[in-house]
Amino acid sequence: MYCKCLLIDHARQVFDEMLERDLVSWTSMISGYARSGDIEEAELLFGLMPDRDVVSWGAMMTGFVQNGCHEEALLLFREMQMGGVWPGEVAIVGALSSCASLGLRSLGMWIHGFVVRHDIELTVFMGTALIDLYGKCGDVESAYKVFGLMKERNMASWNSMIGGFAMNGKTKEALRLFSEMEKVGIEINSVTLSGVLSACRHGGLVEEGCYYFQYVPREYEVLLNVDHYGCMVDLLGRAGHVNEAFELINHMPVEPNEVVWGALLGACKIHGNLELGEHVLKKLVELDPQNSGNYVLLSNMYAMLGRWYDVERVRAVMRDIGVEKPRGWSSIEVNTVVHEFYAGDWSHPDISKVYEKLAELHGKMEVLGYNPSTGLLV
DNA sequence: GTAGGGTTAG
Repeated sequence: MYCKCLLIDHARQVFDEMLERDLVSWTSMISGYARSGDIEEAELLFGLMPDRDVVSWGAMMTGFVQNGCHEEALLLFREMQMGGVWPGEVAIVGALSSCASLGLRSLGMWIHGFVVRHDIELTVFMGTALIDLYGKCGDVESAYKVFGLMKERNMASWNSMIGGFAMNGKTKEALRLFSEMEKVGIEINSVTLSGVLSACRHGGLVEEGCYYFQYVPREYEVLLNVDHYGCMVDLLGRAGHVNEAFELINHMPVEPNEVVWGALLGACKIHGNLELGEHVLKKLVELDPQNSGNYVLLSNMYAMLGRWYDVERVRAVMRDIGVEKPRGWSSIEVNTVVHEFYAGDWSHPDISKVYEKLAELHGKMEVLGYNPSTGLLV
């Protein structure tokens, strides 16, 4: 990143000293800033450039999309439309990608209609963007229709289709498509594996998930990343293999992130594993000290175990670090009530009684729910 | 002879 910034600064120097700046140099700068994450500077230059063509509009669109500025991307697309600028394929692909990210199925469908009305060829990029759009918007039938219509498909098209099936609960279809991908001889990468594991997770297929988790990296030289591990931890944990999930984290070659620990925490909640839950929450607090939610959960857990000294300790840490409490009624506040209510009583409180008392005090329970089978406040 | 823009996981 640091290196990238130096390079773009140097390019800017050269650009500023140039006597003749043509479309290509303007567009290169815009794209360079966008790629280095400085979307404001990219936008500024786009506003300043004297002429624009289909490539510079496309570069600006892509810049917005790749920096997660989807509303801005769609506004730019609208601007093109209003200004009578013919959208090139790149701008269309960008607009579709933004629709997918925002879940705007109808706008995406309008753009699809535009493509069809104007006989614009369904290229690999456009087809893939449409598959992604329909998949993310829950219309997996349309996604598969587009997949079938494409004359040419690449790895991304197959990956999008597998991902679309996976996220819509079509586990078998996702796995079938993966086998077909293997049979046809399309290259398989880490995104493919993410789709396959996500399908297994959605369908609760523990054995199959474990199989692909081992088979795909061995067979195709795919490197396992933290997302793959997160998926497996979730899959194992939900199915009740909480200790196996923990073991997997302990043997990760990469540092587990908050997604991985979060998946294990979810499993601890579902299966009532308090000891491990405490350990996981400590890790989460370490990883993300500003996230109040983790403190709240940790405090909750201590409160449930009657460890009031620890409840107080967590609150003190929150005060010291200056963690902002979420708006409204936090579980920390609830715990204060619990604490006061049970002050001096060192026996484990009957949590359902506490729940009743709180409901009485506050009229309603906004934040907490009580799961009698695990004894957890959620 | 040509230059600058692209889709997929989470």
